[in-house]
Amino acid sequence: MFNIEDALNDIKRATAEIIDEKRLEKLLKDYKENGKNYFVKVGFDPTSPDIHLGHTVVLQKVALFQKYGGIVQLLVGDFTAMIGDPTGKNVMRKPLKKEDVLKNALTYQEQVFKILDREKTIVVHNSQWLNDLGSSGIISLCMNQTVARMLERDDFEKRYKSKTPIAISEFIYPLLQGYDSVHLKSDIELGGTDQKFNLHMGRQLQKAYDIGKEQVLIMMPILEGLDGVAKMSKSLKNYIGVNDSPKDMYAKILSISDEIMWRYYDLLSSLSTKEIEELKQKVSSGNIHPKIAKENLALEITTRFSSKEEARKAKDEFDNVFSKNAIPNDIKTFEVESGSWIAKALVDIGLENSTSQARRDIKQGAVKIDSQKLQDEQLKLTSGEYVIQIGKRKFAKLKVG
RNA sequence: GGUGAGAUACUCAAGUGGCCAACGAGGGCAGACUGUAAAUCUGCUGGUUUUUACCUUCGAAGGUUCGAAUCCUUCUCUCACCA
Repeated sequence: MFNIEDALNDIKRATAEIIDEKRLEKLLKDYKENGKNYFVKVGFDPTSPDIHLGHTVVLQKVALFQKYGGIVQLLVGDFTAMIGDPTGKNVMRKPLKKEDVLKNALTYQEQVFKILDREKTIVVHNSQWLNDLGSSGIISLCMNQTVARMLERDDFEKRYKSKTPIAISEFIYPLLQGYDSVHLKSDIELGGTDQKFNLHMGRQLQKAYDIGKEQVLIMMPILEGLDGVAKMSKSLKNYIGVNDSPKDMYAKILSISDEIMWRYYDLLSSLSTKEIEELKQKVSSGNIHPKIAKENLALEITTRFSSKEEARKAKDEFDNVFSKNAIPNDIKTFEVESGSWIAKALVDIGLENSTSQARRDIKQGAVKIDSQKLQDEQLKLTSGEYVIQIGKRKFAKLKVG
């Protein structure tokens, strides 16, 4: 059996905020002593089909609860997605089509179960009960909150002050999300810090509807991207997608800075807090090279989203290419005509964007043919097979014939 | 609705008739050094094999001029103050 104190430490690690720690402790105790399970709710809006590591921070924490008696309620917001959560964006969001929402939801689940234990998870769709709520149900739900309270929400306040339109339906969104917690009788709900307002709503509504419990709220911070500064996001291109190839994923993780590595450990690793502390100490005392620590992290995460063998393979490949300066095994082959101008050929096979760029790279010595630096930017290719390399990571095999 | 300010490359931001493919900073890419870390130094950062040249670009469309990012006209959008 587990030790409550250790469990609490692991749960609290890297959280941004926990509301009602006392109840949290009680839930754990109740499980340990009486084997009583409890519900952990995590919701997602199936608005975009694929997720990156930033999204998995919350899931990682949710998965931890499954070790300690938590039954996860994986809530697919198929109903609420059609309204659109106003979070972050200062414009009214376009509602999504039903088919897209369902399709996205399926993709999500596939990815989510790489982290969560399927046996201890219940998947629910909120259209199941929200569809039946009806007008009177919605109105009585609305009676629980005031406009002033709604405007406390940072995002709404800003928009109201700046006179950016707020649709009434957007007010309803948090209410519905909160109502989900009433219906599901959740004991704990997790979400990002940006969900603070919505999470609170669930707690308040549970009280208002008198279901006999108020959920514990756990908010997780937003994960920084590869640059270590801005939050991980697709549009900034600093993300690691859970569907990235093992090779890419491994390489991307290894490229993060040493500092941010610990952040990733805290937020993404399945290691216990104790183990991470030990590792930190060994690194700072010089017993373990920081690169080894980073390799282990990269292996752990890559394994999670593919398999042990594939992660291993990614590492070997990486070591080969970058530590020993070898050529990767699985590079693509392209065919070009004999006599082609090198710069043009590089553009044709997609290694460069323009011949101007290719010429610049050649001039700077970034282009290698068969591991030899290319000097002559006017080079015409003669028949044969060559391995072309640009910079450290772009490779191609060229068949000239 | 009224008045004023503005729109320049990935972002910020100089440039107010020719020296402008457009200063500078950030970011990005590449080279050296390394652990594809950080820090540092260096180069590049519109396109085209006419490469000390040519072509396209400074919100959009017209115009003035030998010549326009720069001047004029109209339009579109953004911001600030007032109502």
